[in-house]
Amino acid sequence: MTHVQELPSGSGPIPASAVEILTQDLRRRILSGDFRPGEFLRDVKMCEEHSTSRHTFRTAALVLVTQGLLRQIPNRGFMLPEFGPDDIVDITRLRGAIEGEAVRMIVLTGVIPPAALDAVAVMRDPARSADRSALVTADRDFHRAIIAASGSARLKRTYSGLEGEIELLLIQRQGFYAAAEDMALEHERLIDSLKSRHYGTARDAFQEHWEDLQTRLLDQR
Amino acid sequence: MTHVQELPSGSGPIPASAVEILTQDLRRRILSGDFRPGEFLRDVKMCEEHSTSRHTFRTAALVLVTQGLLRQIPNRGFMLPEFGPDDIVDITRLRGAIEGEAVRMIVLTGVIPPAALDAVAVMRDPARSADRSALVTADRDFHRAIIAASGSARLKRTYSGLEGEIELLLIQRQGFYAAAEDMALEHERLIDSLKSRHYGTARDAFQEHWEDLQTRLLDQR
DNA sequence: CCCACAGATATTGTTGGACAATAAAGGGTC
DNA sequence: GACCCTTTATTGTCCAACAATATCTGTGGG
Repeated sequence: MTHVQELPSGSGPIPASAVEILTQDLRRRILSGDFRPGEFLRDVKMCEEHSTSRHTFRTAALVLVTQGLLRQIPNRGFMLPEFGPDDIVDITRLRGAIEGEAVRMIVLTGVIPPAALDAVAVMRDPARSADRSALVTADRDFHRAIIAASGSARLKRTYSGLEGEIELLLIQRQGFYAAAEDMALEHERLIDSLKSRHYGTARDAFQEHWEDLQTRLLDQR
Repeated sequence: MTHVQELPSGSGPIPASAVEILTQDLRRRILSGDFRPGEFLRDVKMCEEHSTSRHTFRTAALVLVTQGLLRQIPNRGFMLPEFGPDDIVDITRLRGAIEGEAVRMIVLTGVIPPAALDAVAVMRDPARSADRSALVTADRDFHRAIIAASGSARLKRTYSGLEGEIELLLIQRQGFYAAAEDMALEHERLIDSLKSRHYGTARDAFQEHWEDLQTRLLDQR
């Protein structure tokens, strides 16, 4: 079983490199709560579990460090970050800057991204919104669609890094939404604010949305 | 000369890892125009010139990829990016979002970062502003100070990534400022706008500043 | 002439094994 | 219990190797 690298037969559109694959895998594991905050990712263990060499693990981990999903402690290894109140307001601030710019573009062009509407539909549908993880996914898809609609590669790149941190935060502090219905309602309000095609209105609505999430996260524990 | 790793005796406050050192070195080389746009960084050559192993080079290069200073072409290696008009407006857009948020914080607190004033002083001083590279540095320091004043770790992190791309752009398209005096004048205007402690005023001033730079860059060639 | 196609050559991406340096864990003494 | 020494584990780095892919070269046909 040496050097045998199975290609993703019919699934993957991109035959990505081993480092990219591992980066994605680790990302998934981290965001699914496989590790506790403050836990170290021992590389021998990781290499066994993902059957890669220590070098590839190390490289992938470093990429995740640049995205804020891991922290490197010199001579101690790679650790899952623990978020404090400062991190929460900091993340909210950057998020506001990024998503605010995307909102500005959407208002300018007047095109509401269909994927955002789809995400709201999921929140509205009791059958699909029963699963909590489906809600998290829907929320992620909504905001990702907003960013994508900006048409800016760098905005997207920056947000995708931040997105990881946001999700990790939501994982570490669960129960951020009382009910699926509230979530749907709030996001419908955001859509409406975009339809107004008035930047001030939209910006205020989104601002309130972020700050709501922030206070909810801060109130927890 | 194997495994001998000279520690920075009295200079470095942080005995950084080899990857960090190499990342910084490569960054410097890239930003000093050592490589042409589109040029590939062959790893054997790089390893010789920096006397490191191929792994460390590869890891460092990948970090630079995440910062937009290099691009990885599968099975071709790491290439210096070539910026087109799209990239210029895209960079300007993200920059506006990031720096705009920092400006908002500064206006809120009312504290003008001293480092920004220092940078303007350099532009004003004919002796120091004679050297073109000193001007570039002063401009970088000015805007870096603005970001730092926001007090947000993530804003800083994001901007430092973007900063590299901006500098590289300035390297690839030189002569963006007609004279040092114009530069000083424009930045003094920015300082004044901050002193007004009115977000709309400051935001407009900065917005104009970025857009000026954008059009100057776009007009070139 | 130049296009295509074969082999030779170079370069990348990944792996395994090795080792120094540092941190963490025992273990004994006072 | 606090301190020092030894042992162990883990990290960070290097070297050497190899498969896969890309590039170069030369040769023959149209």
